[in-house]
Amino acid sequence: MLRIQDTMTGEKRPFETQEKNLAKVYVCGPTVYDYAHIGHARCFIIYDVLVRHLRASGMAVEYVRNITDIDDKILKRAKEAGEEPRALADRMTTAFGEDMAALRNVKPDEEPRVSDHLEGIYAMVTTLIDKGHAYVADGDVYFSVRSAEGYGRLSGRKLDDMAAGASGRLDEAQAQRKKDPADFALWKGAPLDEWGWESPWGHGRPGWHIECSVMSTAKLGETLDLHGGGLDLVFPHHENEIAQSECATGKVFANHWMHNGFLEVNGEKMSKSLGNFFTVRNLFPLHEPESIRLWTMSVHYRAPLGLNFEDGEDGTPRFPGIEEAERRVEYLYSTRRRLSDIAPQRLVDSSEPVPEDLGAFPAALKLVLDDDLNMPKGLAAMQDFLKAVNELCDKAQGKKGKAAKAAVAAAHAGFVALDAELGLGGQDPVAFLDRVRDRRAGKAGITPEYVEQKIADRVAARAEKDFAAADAIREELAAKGVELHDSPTATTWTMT
RNA sequence: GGCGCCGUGGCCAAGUGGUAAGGCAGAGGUUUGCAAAACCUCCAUUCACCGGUUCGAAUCCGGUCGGCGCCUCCA
Repeated sequence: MLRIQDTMTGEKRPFETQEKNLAKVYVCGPTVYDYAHIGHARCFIIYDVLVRHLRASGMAVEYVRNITDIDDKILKRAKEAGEEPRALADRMTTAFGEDMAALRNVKPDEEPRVSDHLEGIYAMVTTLIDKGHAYVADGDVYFSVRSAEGYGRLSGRKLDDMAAGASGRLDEAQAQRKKDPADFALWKGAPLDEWGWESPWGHGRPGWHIECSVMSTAKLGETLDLHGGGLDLVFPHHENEIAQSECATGKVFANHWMHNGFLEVNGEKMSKSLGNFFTVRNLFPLHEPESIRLWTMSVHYRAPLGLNFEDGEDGTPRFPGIEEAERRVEYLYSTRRRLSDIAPQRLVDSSEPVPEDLGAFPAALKLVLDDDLNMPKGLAAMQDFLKAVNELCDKAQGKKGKAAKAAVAAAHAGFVALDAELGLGGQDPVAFLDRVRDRRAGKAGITPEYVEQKIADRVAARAEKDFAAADAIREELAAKGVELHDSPTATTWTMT
């Protein structure tokens, strides 16, 4: 049984769904005005693991993650680029999907876009006006926070304690139209020649929060089992969603609120003004997406994750944390490759019990994830598992080595569980390892042909027992970062 | 001003009352023609600091110092 920290109660509590064995999960997706950054990656990997884990535990999940494709930031960017807002949003939506797929996130069952839900927005805003929770002011529509009972309970704020405009972004003209400084826009009027839609209140665009209330209700119903997003969304976004939705429907909006911690770059929040902003597309040429994936799992999802970088000698940044993660992913794939390389004739029936760390891994992984998705502990469990697989392979590779069929089957089952729960290790091992090697070789200016030639030369030298020449080649290559591995059948290479 | 988070070995990090997981780096070993990989062993009497509660605290309480986030742009 999964237990998850609930932002509303501040406690870890069992994840209980309305319908048995069906979880309705809604996660706030991106506003598509730019490429997905590393913080998005972290966030959506976390919810991906949530969904994977629920499914691996035998639960059906309806996973909805919206695309916010109407927003002032999109308009601003599009203007700057001389592009139609819709075109920019479409481009970024496509890119976002590609990036999420590269990170091995499962595709949500639904990815609703705001631009497909204007009618629903009109309907909910109208309902709120009719019920006295919203008012029209000069082409805008505002939600009256004082009319919402319990406003502020998710974020633990009291309206009277909040300093209006504390963030220094107060819009004077807009403030004039509001009855209370904390009221927020459901609909924002816009000049007729500006990007917008014709609402019952005139030309304009929806306010920021209304789209999630409308789309989650449209796709999953009035009450969600779980609603998730980044910590920064607790206030005001989710607080306002609750107010809107509950005032409109009279039902509890979400039974469980989950929020992930932020990404910090060299100890500070990532932002463009600080020059520490990285999109995943910046990182993919440097590292395998799956390395980034594992890296994000090295810290508990609610804690801040630190991305540290330093400038490399060639001018491109280096990320020691992701480099370390990549070594671990390489270990994972080389272990998987070793397992599949065990020759069939070495497999034997055996009455020996399957080693504990092999057979118990899927259950151990499930157990740690059940406890508030403890992924760092999951990785520790993975480490024990991989070690056990390597021991199995060591035994199978020795002279007259054998491997028990049951143990090998358990190892394969472990890899299946690892991919199902964490989305790790599911790619083709050889292709993955070659890609990592060739990327590094390319960066070092080394071609595979060059290395293959040197290996051939060395094989010839070794055949003649000219070990001095063989060692000279090894050293020559090692100086360039090429590491040779001799096996009984062949010599392979990796890049350090 | 209000709300909240964090401080664990050289680095990253789990652990929220019962005597410090895991990873990286480092040292030694098995193995290897030599290597690498893999595996084994070692590597925090101690959890920012001070005081308190308790049979027992990294974990609870109070205080101090240090770092960070949110308060209608934000995953």
